[in-house]
Amino acid sequence: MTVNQLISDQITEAVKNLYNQETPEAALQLQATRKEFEGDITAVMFPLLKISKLSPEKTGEAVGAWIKEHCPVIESVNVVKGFLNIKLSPEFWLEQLKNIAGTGNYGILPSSGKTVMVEYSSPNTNKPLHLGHVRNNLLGYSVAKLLEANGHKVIKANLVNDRGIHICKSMLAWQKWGNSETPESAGMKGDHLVGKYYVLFDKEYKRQQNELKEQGINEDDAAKQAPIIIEAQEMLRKWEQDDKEVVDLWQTMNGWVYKGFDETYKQMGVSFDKIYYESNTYLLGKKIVEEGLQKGVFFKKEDGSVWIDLTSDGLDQKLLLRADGTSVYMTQDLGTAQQRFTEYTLNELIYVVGNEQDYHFKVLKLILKKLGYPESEVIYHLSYGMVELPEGKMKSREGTVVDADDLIADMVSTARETSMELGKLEHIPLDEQEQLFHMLGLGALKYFILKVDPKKTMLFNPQESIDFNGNTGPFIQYTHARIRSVLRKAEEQRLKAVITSAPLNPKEVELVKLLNNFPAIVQEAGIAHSPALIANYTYELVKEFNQYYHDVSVLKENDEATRSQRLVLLQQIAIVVKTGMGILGIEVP
RNA sequence: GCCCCUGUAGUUCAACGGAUAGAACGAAAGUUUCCUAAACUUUAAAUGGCAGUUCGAUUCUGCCCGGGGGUACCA
Repeated sequence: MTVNQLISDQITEAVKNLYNQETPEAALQLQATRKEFEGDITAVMFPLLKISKLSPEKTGEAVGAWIKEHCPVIESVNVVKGFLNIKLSPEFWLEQLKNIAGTGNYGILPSSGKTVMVEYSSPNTNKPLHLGHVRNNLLGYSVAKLLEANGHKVIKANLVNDRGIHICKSMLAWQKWGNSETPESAGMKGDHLVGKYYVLFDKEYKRQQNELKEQGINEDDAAKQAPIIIEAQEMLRKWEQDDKEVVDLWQTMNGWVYKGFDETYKQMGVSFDKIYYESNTYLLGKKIVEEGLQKGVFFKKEDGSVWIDLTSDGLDQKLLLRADGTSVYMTQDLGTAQQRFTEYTLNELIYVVGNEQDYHFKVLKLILKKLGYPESEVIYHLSYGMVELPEGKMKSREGTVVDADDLIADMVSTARETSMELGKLEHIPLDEQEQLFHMLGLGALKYFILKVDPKKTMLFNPQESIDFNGNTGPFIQYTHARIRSVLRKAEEQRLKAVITSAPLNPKEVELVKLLNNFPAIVQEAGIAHSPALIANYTYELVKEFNQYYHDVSVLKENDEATRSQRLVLLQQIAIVVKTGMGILGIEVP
């Protein structure tokens, strides 16, 4: 039984006996007692006033006295204004620690029997990944881990955007100016090479548009008439007609990009269970459009384009099929959603996609609902905010994009420099050192991004992200390493780690409270889809540990009962920190 | 224009409608009992504005101001 349940039951009983009434669930408001007051858990009395018909203080005193008398583990109670502070006995907390230590996989919730798909990453194959993708990937992977910790079966999916006009742009540029360059011959990662040609295309496209504008053609027409864009569109048509030459080139260049992406994913430590390619799925939605037309949910305009009118739902009209019969983004998403519902029985389908697409997902869900798919209910758009830089927004045109590979390399080399300066690694072999720098650099990056509430726009300051002090990944990694080091020494000295009946001091009670609360945090974070809760909890635990460890002895503690009990506490802290960081996708040393 | 998100110390982030709004970085002052001082202690410093609901509002509602995003044949 959790602490909250225990106290809730006690208060319900007290109200029943004192006032002969049932307590509504909403009236049971419990919170951790603030540090400046005496107690472990606090019940808010205001909601009970209607039942007690007494002042907040009197109610608190009456309820407090009753539960104190009837519940042996309650050591003391006190009332401050409308707050009933309850202190549980050290023996109770010792019992909790015993339970925690006796639970294998502490913090991992039992199987829920639910299956959840998390779609994330979903890159375009025409340029390398950048900082925005990094937030997406880290968030998606971490949410998947979080849901696994909640006992769900998770399918991590990636829908690769491997077709369309943007792909043809880099292909065309490579044909024109590539001179048969390959990643090997250029000594470049494949995604970077393809990205280079995408930029070259864009340059030439702009030049041609300007030329046309100088001839007095207006902007819109110039964008449509530039010869190079017409050529690219021609290439897309050939691709759709399965033209061998175009398809071969497409396969070759996409192959380069995939290889590059795989490397970046590996560096980031993210992975997928299922990869969908848009080239296989882009036609799927058309049947749904037919179906919608027959049901009268959609309508066709004179030019042949298909629409849905959502004005009665407070939204606009939305295009579903172009006049020339080709599909748009929404068409494909309808198709892939339906395909997934057929393939799997999903309790939840989570799309990790930026908040600039909030409207798109609102519409997607609504359309599926109007078409009569009950599965529309399981769609959840995990919308995250943009990542901004100190100098403002990232703009590819202005060259202010932070490349994912460069960023990772920078983080690792900063970890290397910082560690070298501290000079404590002489005894470690070089390859292990490199592994450690990678772990620390990535830890800093992941923690920096994941500790922020996903829905908020965040500022990424490269300087600050590689800070290894304070509320950062390396600080937590470091603390974990210190705990492990103590435990290792204890083992060398053959010190026992067992629960004894030695009394817990107040700091130890604080730590046990935090440990005790961990499963509830995992559950709450799972419901909110927010790794940030785990990050902040883990930091709090580590900070509390540091304060504790500064004041007490463990290895040098003479009393054997106290010492072996403290070692158990340390073991459990290490386990929870490791589990918490694991949910964030961060390794610990 | 319309729709959505957002506004908290100098800065980056916290706070189920709950008590005196927490941390970290930066600034100022200090600390070697075991562990890797990448630590610990102390000080100064904040809810954009005006109303409303409430016993109680950073949190909910309305308006204003500021920031970001979307807005019908891009994905």
